Amino acid sequence: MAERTPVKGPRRPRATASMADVARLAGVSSQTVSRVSNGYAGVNEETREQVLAAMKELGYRPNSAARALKRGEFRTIGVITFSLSSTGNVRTLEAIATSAAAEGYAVTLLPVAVPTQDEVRGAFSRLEELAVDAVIVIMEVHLLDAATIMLPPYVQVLVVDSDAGEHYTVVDTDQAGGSRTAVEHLLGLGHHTVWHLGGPEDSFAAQRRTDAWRAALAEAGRTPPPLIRGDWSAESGYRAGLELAAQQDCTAVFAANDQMALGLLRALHERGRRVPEDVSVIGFDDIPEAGSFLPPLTTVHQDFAEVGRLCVQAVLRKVRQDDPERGTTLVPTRLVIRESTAPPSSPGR
Amino acid sequence: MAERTPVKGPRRPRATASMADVARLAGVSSQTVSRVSNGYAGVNEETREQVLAAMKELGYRPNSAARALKRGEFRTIGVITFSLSSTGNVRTLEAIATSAAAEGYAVTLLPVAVPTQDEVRGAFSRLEELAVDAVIVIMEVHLLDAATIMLPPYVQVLVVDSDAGEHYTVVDTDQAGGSRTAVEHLLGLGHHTVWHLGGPEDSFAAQRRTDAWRAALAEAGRTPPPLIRGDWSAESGYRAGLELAAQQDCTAVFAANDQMALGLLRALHERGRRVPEDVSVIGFDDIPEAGSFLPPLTTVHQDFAEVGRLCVQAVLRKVRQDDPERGTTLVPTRLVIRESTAPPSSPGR
DNA sequence: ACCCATGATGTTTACGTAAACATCAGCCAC
DNA sequence: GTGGCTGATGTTTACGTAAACATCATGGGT
Repeated sequence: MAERTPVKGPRRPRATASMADVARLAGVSSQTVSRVSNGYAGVNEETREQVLAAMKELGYRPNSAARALKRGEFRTIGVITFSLSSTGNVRTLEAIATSAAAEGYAVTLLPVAVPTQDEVRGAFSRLEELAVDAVIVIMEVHLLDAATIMLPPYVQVLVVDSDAGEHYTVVDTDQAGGSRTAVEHLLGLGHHTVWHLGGPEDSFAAQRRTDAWRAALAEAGRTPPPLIRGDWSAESGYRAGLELAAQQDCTAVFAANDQMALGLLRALHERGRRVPEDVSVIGFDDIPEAGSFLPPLTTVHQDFAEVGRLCVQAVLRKVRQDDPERGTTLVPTRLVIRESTAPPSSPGR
Repeated sequence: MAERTPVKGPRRPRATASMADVARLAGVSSQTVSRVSNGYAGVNEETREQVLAAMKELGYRPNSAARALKRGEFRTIGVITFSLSSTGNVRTLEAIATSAAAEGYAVTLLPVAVPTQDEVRGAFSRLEELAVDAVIVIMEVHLLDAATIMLPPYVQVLVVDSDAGEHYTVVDTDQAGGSRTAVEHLLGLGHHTVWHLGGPEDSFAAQRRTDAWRAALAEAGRTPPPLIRGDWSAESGYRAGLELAAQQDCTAVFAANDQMALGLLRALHERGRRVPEDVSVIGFDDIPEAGSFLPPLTTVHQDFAEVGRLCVQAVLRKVRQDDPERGTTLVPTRLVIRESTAPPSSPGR
């Protein structure tokens, strides 16, 4: 009778060849296999070929767990994000993954469903057991401090979208510069002042865009109109737009992101205020769809790819050289002028 | 003189306590620490507390590499995506990550920059060395076959957006059902026929939406107008829209995604064709912004969260039970009726 | 002819964990 | 009281890799 395999036995054996198997087949020691596998010099060409042949025949793949254990590093970066709802986060994540791959690092995703203290703490505590050498946090960090305490000390942390430059290394888009550009563009067209449709209070990015808007107006000697707040969504932009449409003296609006600008455009259209003839609208992000809005949206272009690239560079510098550097790196923006901005029909001042 | 630390020594020692350290401090064997760490019963309450105290004092964290090596599994799922450009892929990915986390699995991201055979092959070969138990592929799979051959045999593969049901397990949105619903909605409003703005040729999702559109028209005894193709982008929708605006007999368009619908709306607006009075437009996906288009877009809602959840469930079933099942699971869609569709002003037929 | 540097390869060991097996005290049944 | 059973804990071992060290030819220099 044939030997039967256990029905509910523990785990079926990995059908994977190990170095020892390869070594046996090739008639060499497992150390020589290791040398070939890692591309060390000092292996006879003939021997190397034999080993390679044996690897191929057995379908040998190095076991990354054993490697990580031996090397003491995982070649993996963990990324914590508060959902992937915003285009910006996603594009940054994508750039991080791509850059990391180019450096031979993998990226492990740690989604935090709800941005509560508990949830963030939970993500970090899952992280503790996780196979990562470093962590990049893409989210507002005011919930972060309590959580990071729980991180193993060797894990490097890097943050996007934060004012935590003193405590962490931060890479981010130059929110202030971008906002200033937006405001100055509108003022330069002759608008008397610029209204602002801001993002949610708990976002540092939103906060900085709002601050810069105020500062740019103040510098030009204009009085900032009352701040209107949305939550990044197009829907909230629509609601805000209904308010703004009622303001007859409003000729220029700077929306803190493109989605809200989209909702804004819809509200203005519904209320019969033409863009850009009656009201100029400018956005932030330059999402791919922005050029297809009605009308095509003038907006501040963010270089997410660059942000992601810098994140990986910085965090790997930390991992590899134990670089203790703190501080903030800003990535410049670029104004993309389309058709939603124009001089006011009755110039201000 | 103080002993100096090596300057360019190999890697600085992990400042992490091991089980042995904890065991020493607690005055027990490391096996007992292991038992406590893994929550086994059969440890004296008093002993357990001592061990826990020692763990806390030393800041002990289990080493996941050693664990993975011992257990023979990584508790990690790899996800291969062809960029994160499309909303659908991103939302699916997010749901996968969330579901996986709930099951105690991590998700490792494997972006493929360009969908060439070489790139895909490259991603898979990186994957070979990677610490994953299973792989979920979110991309068109006609490039897949050659690549999967290189996968270690124990890695389970699951595919989204594919017609590869015979070879792989597939989870996907019911593209055909959704498209049929869209077409029937428009026909039901009284439109004589429905034009279609399809996605790129190399996308199976696009292909299926197009096929279902044709089938639904055929079933209703209508002749399908010539197919117009875009590439998913709003810009391509705009270009297609300019063409369609010239077709005076076109009163209803089914766009294969919301972004193209957005561009379409802009083109129709520019050419003075009112939506929905002159032309009804329906999209696919129900992206968050769809309700803020001009006019708000009627569209086919996809349940990405459910797709992601099912992916994780299915792939874990394979991992845990070696479930060899093949075949396709379809997730139903839901029609969201907004303002971009209405009966034709001069009813057809 | 001899020494030693050099290159090629083999042997030992350790990484941290957890399964398998071993030990040992206490206790109940007869 | 003795045998065996149970529960609590310790000891051994193996997972696959790669650094450190050991071995052993070969060959050039003197």
